[in-house]
Amino acid sequence: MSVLEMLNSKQQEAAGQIEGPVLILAGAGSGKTRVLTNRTAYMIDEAGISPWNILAITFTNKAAGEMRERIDRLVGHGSESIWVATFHSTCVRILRRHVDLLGYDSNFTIYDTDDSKALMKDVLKRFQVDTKQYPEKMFLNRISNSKNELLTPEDEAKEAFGYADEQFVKVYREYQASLKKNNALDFDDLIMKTVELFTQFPEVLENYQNRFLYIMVDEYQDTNTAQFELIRLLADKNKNICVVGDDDQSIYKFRGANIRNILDFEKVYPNAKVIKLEQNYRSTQTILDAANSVISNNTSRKVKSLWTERGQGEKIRFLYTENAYDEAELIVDRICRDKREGKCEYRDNAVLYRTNAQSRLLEEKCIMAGIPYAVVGGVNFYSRKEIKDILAYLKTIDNGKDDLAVRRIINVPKRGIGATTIGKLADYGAANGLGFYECCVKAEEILGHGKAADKIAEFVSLIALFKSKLEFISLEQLVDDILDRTDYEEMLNESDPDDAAERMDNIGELINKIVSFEEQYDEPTLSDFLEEVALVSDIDNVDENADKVMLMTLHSAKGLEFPNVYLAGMEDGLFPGYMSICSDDPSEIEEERRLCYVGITRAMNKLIISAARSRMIRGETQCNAVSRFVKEIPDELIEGRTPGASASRRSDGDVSNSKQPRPVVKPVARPKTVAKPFIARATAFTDLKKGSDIASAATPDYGPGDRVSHMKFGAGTVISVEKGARDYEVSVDFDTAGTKKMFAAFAKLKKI
DNA sequence: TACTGGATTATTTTT
DNA sequence: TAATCCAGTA
Repeated sequence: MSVLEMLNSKQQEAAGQIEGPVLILAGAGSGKTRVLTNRTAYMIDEAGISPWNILAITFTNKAAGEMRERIDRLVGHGSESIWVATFHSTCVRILRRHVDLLGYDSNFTIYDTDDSKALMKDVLKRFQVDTKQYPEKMFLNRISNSKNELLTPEDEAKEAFGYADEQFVKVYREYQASLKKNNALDFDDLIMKTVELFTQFPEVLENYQNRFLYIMVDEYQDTNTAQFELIRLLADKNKNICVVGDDDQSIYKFRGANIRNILDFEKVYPNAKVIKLEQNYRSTQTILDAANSVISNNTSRKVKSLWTERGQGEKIRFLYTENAYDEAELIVDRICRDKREGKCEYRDNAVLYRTNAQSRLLEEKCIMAGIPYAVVGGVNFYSRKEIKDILAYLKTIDNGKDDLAVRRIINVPKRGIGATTIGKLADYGAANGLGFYECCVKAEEILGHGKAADKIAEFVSLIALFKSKLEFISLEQLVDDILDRTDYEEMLNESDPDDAAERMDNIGELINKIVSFEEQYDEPTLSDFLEEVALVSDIDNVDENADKVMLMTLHSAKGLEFPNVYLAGMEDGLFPGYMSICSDDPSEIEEERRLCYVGITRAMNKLIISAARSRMIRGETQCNAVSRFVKEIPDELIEGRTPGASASRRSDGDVSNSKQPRPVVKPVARPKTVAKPFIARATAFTDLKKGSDIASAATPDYGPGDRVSHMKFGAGTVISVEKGARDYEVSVDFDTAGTKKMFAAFAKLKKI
């Protein structure tokens, strides 16, 4: 049987068209992954195309993994040589081979958002920019936008107008220079540098064009300009490009996604074959009608209308409660009831919300009701402090070239190495073109004899010890060793006993990942592990099989489906968000509406929409109107929408909440951040005022055994006086207050 | 050098 | 509310 026979006629058309440009407009739940996988199988098994010539690009590792698995099942052999990967890992693979052409070392590190932030902080400090007024986030956002649009600092310089723009260009340039010095690329660089590579070295591009004869891109509506260009270049020679997406599910504009990529596909490829998949295999007709009706309020979209053979199904249920506590309780109660009545398993339920902060109440109520749940997203696993610490150790051991990693752990757990010492080493490194770790190695030369240099030397030998062991022990043992020798657990216990256990659990989870990584590969190296880890996200790790209620944001829910979906917090100001309501750009509301469409279409059988009359947002209680999106659902599809919650339906069926007390959308005059001129005294480096500091640490006139008095602790006996990096550290055994350690300059001890 | 508390400030985030 | 950041203090 042909793999095409498993598809409906539209799907067949899409899967069977393998030559030339193809745009598949795949509505939610229309089986696009099925089309992509069967298409690939068809290419290999029936059209005789070599798997080696196929490239399939997705956005998440999870999607890539699923796709490969499904292709494997369809194709007997050879599927392993298909290149199925995310945009970012595709680019990493290419860059590892050719990045030297761009002046980077092939073992570059990948900076995540936190790393970028830390780096930006450094840059801004050097330029003496007031981060209160111009937070690093603002620069990073703007740089990210530039990179997504493939604009280099030089391109931006040409466009720059006015002081603020010039400052931005300066910061952008310096940020790039710092990245390069650290031999690091941030996420956006991965794409942009690959495009740069391809444009500057056509022979490299051609090499890949000859390999990737057939290209497929999933979630095409979420591509940004850089990704679009990457694909365009790769497909330029053969034009066998098939993109799949749904413009109605474009919800990442704020991250640079350009909805025009999908809307204008036919302009870029005039002979493109366009196929719409509108038959939905997921939801009931009621749910689809609601989704259709909400999304039809958007202009500029490719008109689609989802339909199903599944039948009408249940009406959508609207729940309106007094406050957010009641809302959470009501949702949890309903899930409990359904489960008790045997109507569902926990895993059949998902609660979706607009902001991560909303998960808290739901979690609390779940705990109270004793039902298992999993929160997806929020703080990314790999951005937890303890995980970052361990990874920083691993990065330092791996190559020590990542200054940020070294600086992160040089005093974690505390080893008495302070900001002054670190600053001196970093300054020396900057002045002499050395990496931070190299400076640590020659600390004594830089700092001179003393306690500070000794402490650094201790740290360096610790790292050296780990390095020397690296080739003899497994990564798992290495992490155990790190934990052991640094007394990491002890540090956690001391700093916060309450959550130490949870943090250790997380580290345990990291070790699990290491173990499974080591099992997966024949020769697992530390570098490979660090690379893999740099490119995974939270959603990649959701386990659908665990019997848990899923709590997540609407964004995280894209691509997933659940029998019962709860859309919580459907209030104007929360969803659509306050920012988009106030914006004078109507496309912002449209993006929120698409998000709503995504939410609705996650539901297979039952959709429950809820709102609260008042809720606490950022520490103050707000009363907001029911979301305008709820009102866009026709009456006949929804029940319980009249205000007054559980009361029976009102005669007029009006949705506009006449009873509601002041639908206050907070009239806070939060001024839009408009580019303002900078106030920066922009001299690159502050002069180092070394002399004065040392003078302040005068030798105390007391020594061990002397009696001294302290203004607060009274009389005591000096135990020891030690010279620190900056000041003398004095231990005193006070008669009444016990033993205290303090600094001579602060303690103002008087000899008696 | 290290800790604390007071001020500050908040969407969404596939990599 | 809650998390994070920095200045002041010992």
